[in-house]
Amino acid sequence: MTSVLAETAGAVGPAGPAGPAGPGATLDSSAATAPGRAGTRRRADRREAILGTAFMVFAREGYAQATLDMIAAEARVAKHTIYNHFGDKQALLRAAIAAESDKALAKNLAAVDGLRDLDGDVRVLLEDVGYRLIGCFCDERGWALRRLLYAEINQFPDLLDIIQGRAASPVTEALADRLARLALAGRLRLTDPAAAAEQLAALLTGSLEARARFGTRAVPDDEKRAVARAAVDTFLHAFGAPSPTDA
Amino acid sequence: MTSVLAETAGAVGPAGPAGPAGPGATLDSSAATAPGRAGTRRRADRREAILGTAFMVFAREGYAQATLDMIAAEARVAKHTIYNHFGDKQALLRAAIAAESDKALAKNLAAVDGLRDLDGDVRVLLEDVGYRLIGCFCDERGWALRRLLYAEINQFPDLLDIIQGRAASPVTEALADRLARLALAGRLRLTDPAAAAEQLAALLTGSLEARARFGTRAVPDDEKRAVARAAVDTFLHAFGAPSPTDA
DNA sequence: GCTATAGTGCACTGGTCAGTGCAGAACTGT
DNA sequence: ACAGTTCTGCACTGACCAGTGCACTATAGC
Repeated sequence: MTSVLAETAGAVGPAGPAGPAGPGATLDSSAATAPGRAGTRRRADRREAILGTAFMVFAREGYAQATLDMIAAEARVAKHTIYNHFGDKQALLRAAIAAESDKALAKNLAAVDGLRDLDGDVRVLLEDVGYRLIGCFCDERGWALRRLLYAEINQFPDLLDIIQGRAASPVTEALADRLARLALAGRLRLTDPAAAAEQLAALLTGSLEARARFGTRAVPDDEKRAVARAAVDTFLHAFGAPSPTDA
Repeated sequence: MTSVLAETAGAVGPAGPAGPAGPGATLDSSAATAPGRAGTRRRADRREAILGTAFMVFAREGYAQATLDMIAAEARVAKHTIYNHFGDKQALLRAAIAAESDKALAKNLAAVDGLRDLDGDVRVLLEDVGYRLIGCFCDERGWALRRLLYAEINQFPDLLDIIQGRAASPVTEALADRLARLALAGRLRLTDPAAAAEQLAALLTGSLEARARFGTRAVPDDEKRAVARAAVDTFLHAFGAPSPTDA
């Protein structure tokens, strides 16, 4: 875990004509370290802008359809600069996916960390974490990452190694850790925390593919809450400790 | 396109480069039915061969990378014939996905139909159906279909309409129907069959994406059985009727 | 046999795009 | 101000590919 938590907030936006629900985030992030004049970004800033833009373009167009001219134009960068930084198109794809996976993992782990305090109603606790995990899963960039992985895993099998340790597995493990603590505190009844975490994750995200139509539909907030509630309800039927307030 | 169940298995697919496809009797089902006009058997056979091959090539290479020369060569057919049947590359993709979705749906519905007889232990019944559904999900062509949908849903949003009614939804509905029958017979305790079916499906398939590494790893049979068992176990904790043999 | 339909093989057009070369502009630290 | 690095704009090559045109062959129905 080197720079997982070091990334800054979304400094990159497509600003394309086909933006579905893009907020007004243009590329003029500026104001980071540069003085008033635009276009005085340092090398690292450019690199990050290229990575973010490349990821969005790759996800939107697909690897083969995405052109480096597109990415360069959208990142407000010369095509040469991309080659200067990454060498070729394939390396750019790998770097973009690695960077985005790091961000996604950080978001997911932050959500699971909501289970850190062991006080309060377990049901409320789990529903809250579940809702936040669903939020990560339904994020536009979350869908984009998953779409890109599905699409290119055949052409680039080494993407598996790249996301190894950055994907769902560490999240499930962290969740299992938290569930184990809850069980130790007598608030859950389970013998295999990993299996329980896997099933909770499945209950939370399993129906989202259909609900979100493969990421083309934004799942409304109350629907996310309902899914989280139903998932936790079923989960507690199986793993809840028989407490006084148990139904 | 209501002939979902009319397409039986294994009608398509010259697997290797040295396939047995000859000029004369390629995939001759030799049905003497001849509905409407006779003599169109040959054309229909070629059409189906093209569809099956095109689906595999699209899934393997991705839409943009797949070339019609590739498909034509692998289907043992002239490129012109493809254009003659489908017009252009996009139409071929749509037709291939529609045909494959029909087959996948038929397989899934057949699996759910295992719940038709209401006798026997509910746990055994559900585990069996679950195992078969997992088998459909982990099928090579199942992964290929999902991969292709994820990959191209942005370029061809109308694919959603094409798989509408051929995808997971009808399967979940059929499963809900069966669960409702079981509940009515007092063998399950549930108020919302659709929600219960959705959760059962989620428990069954939710962990498979990670286990199968996005379809690049074959999940061994005992692992499938274990997932089905765990899923049904949790499901019955939430929705099982308090029967004499209930734990 | 004859004819229409369907399929084949080849060559070709027009467009796209990864990657490169070059010359000059802009920014870096000193 | 200066030297070195980085970025930019433009033009270009070489390769690949969807889709077409044409001459020809194979099949099925009469």
